[in-house]
Amino acid sequence: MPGFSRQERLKSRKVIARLFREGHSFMAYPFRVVWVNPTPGPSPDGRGDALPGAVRDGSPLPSGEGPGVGSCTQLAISVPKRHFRTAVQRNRLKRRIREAYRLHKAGLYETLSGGPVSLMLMYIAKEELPYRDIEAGMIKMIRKFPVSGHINP
RNA sequence: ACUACAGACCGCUCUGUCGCCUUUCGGGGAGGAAAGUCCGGACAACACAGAGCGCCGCACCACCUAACGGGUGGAAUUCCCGGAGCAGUCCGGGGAUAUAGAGAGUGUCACAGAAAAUUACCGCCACGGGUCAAAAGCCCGGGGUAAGGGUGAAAACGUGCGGUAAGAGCGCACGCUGCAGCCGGGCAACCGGCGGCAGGGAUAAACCUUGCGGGUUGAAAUGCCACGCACACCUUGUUAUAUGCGUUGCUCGCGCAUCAUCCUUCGGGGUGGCAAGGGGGGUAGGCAGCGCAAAUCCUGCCGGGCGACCGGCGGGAUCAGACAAAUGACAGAGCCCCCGGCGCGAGCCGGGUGGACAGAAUCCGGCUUACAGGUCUGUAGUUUUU
RNA sequence: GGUCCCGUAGUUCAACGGAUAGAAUGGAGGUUUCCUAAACAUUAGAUAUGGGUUCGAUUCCCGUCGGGACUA
Repeated sequence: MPGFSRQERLKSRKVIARLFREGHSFMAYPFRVVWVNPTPGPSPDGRGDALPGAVRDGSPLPSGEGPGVGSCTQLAISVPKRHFRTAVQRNRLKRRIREAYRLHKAGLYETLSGGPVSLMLMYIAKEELPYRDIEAGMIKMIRKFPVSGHINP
């Protein structure tokens, strides 16, 4: 059942900040992909957190029931206001991207056999592309995802 | 029937497969503007001892409304169109108006012009002096004068007659404008009439004056829970006609708070506590507020009002509630529109990355702005038929 | 969500409500040079937009459009 529920959305401000600070990125038109391992490794300044992200807030995620790749892989979508002025355009693009991810995320899980990731898709095309192009870009992104890199960031 | 304008309204529909948010597990899930955030409220927190100054907003009148800078109706001014008339003007229709005050004061009015507010350059006029014996003319002087001149956006009521040395509302007639009075109409703004007085520009979307209104801050308000760090540091005050806080711009006034101990040369100083400020540190999660019945929405009948709207008796509906932010994606069919072809025509066939503007964020009432296509009503024009 | 501010040449800034909107720099072509640079003179180029007040608006007022700042 290819759904896209609330647990699969990247909402933590901390993780997003870490994504931009130490994440890896590559291009897969019309997307720029930024990704990082969600459980933080040894940080350069050596003050690594003892707690993983599971006990972050009052309502912990039910991640203990299975360490599957799909359970902790979270996605955030960004469409810049610079190119799309009205909220209707941005919402429509985000919905199309989300739909494409929902239908093709099984392929991503097969690629990510080593562990989950947190990733953000940034829409960088200047025009409003139809769903077919966005779907093609999504497939290209999953094919280009660096499999070996995410184990040892 | 078509076209144009104005006003009001609608704002594509259905099915299937995958999904999203919410839920009391039945169900429910964007708009006329959800937008801009331009006004006004509800609601919430704090304050409530006032006075003065300041600041902000509004500005013809009446009414509607919870309130408004909104709406309705009217008045005045002004513009446009049509008609009548020789003309002054009158009648009808439509539009615009931040429409209190420029007889309270201050400022500004470039260029041009003599002069831009008590104006004398040219001109006109009498008088005195000179030139001369005298007059005219010319020159000089101090005056009178706003009729004539050109300039300018704007030049000190208009026309005519009288009057005068020349002139001037100086006087008169008619007219225009303003002011106060009386009479009549109107709730009022205002209008009409009568006789009286006055005739010194524009600008208040320049300062300002007058009248009225405004306590301040706004859902990131506010209350609660959880997690986490650091009172460790600095400054000021702590016996008083002082300091701090509040009164939410300022001043006065008012209210509240100001503890203990040690030393002392009696001026004060030290220590702890407290209060305020600075700096630094931590967290940026959850719940309520948040759509629970209300200035609610739809509708039937009756009544009042020119109208905005209001009142009464009924019926029905209230079921979006996200928070890196749901309400979608794809496919098919229909509807409407555009283009091409066929047909006298109703219509048929084919094509169209044709179906706008645009996405709730506490909630309402307005305003403004954007908008494909369509519907209805009214006005004007053209054509056809009767 | 709320509060507030700003739009002038390509860029950075000027301009009591008053003539043809000024300066620096950048652009273009020219002189000079064997060629550049520098220097010299020349030239083009703008009040975000739509209304209103006024004799006259970059300036004052209102509405749009665009940009920015602050606010737990």
